[in-house]
Amino acid sequence: MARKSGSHAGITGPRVRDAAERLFARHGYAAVSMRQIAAEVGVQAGALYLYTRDKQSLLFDLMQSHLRDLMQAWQAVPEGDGPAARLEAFTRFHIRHHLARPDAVFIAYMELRSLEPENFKVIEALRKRYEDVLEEILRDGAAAGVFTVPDTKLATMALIAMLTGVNTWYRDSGRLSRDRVEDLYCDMVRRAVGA
Amino acid sequence: MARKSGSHAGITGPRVRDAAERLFARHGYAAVSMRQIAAEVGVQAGALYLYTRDKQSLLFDLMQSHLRDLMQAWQAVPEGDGPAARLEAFTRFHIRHHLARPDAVFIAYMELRSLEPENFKVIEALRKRYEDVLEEILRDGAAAGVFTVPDTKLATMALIAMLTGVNTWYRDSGRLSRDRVEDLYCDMVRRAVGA
DNA sequence: CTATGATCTGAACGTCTGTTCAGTTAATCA
DNA sequence: TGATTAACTGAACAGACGTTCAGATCATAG
Repeated sequence: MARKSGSHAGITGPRVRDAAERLFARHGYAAVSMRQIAAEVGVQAGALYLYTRDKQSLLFDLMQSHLRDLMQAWQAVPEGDGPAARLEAFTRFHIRHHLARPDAVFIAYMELRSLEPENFKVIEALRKRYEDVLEEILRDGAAAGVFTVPDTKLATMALIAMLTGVNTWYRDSGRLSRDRVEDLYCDMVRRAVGA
Repeated sequence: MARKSGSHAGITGPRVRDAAERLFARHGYAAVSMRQIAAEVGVQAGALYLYTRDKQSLLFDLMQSHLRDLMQAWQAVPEGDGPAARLEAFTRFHIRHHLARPDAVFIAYMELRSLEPENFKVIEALRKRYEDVLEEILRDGAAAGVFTVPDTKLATMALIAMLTGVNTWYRDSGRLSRDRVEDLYCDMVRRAVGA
């Protein structure tokens, strides 16, 4: 059979990643077959193996690059002045970044159990590093007497869960704009830490 | 082949549900086969069909009875006096109930996408009813001037996400007791709504 | 002691799975 | 023009999937 068009421009690799991300997020890793991903790209299943070693690597690479992007993007955010400003910056960054990449976020949170043990360790460590960012802000704020957090670790987990939850309900077609959502979460976070 | 013991006491049904709940929570619905569930129960795969119509019904029944239990258990909680007391009662109830049934909770939140459309509608409606409980408490509190919540719906989603998140990190072997966790979350929730 | 009915086995079904690979196609380079 | 190489197909592999069912097994009732 002839190919549809003559373009051999080499954009198939990214298209495989995009299709996998979309399908994994929608249906779950285990429920998506390599043939479904291939069909989404417009290619036969065998061709996928030019771009990935196997299905597991596809998942792992998606999660790893998502978490690396997340850390890198955070480090590009100008450091705030004092714990309160840094907490607000983190809150806004987290919501903005998560709303912009809902599929990648969904996968990173839901498909940990689909990772083989070795891969799991890598991803878990990256996740931990991101949570440490918030924990450090809270610890500094508590030490400075700016925040009231009886337990820093618990507060970290509680706030991360609250913020990440925005992805479960926010829709662009909804009632609130992204900026408004950011503002409202900032209010709640500030009050939750007693600042 | 002979059976292991002569007991025909009829406890296989519940054991199928338990095994399915455990395995679905651990590996995900799509990743678990009927043969794995059967092996966990100590039976051949065909025997499962004496207790469930098919795999999908197994998932649906687990989710439905979990959510029904949740609503029923909440209705058994004595109604608090005023919005602040009701919010504390809800917070404590939610955490206690969720920590007691981590597998069922995990499934109810993670496997919505594994439900066929018709089943999804039913489960989604039950979930909505539970969220409405919290939303009503917040609305009443805001109306009475006891809470400061600029947006009731957003606050509902934010608090539910925060509270449910406890299941992702809490371990019995950990640093904090369940009661202590309850207390700390209550503090954060109270402050988050400005009470 | 036989009959009944519930419980379960073991094999079978058609289909789908991830992955490999020899061969085809088309663009690129000398 | 001919050789090279990257991109891709289509078929094949062995095994797993959900589900069905005739027949075996066994506690109990009559």
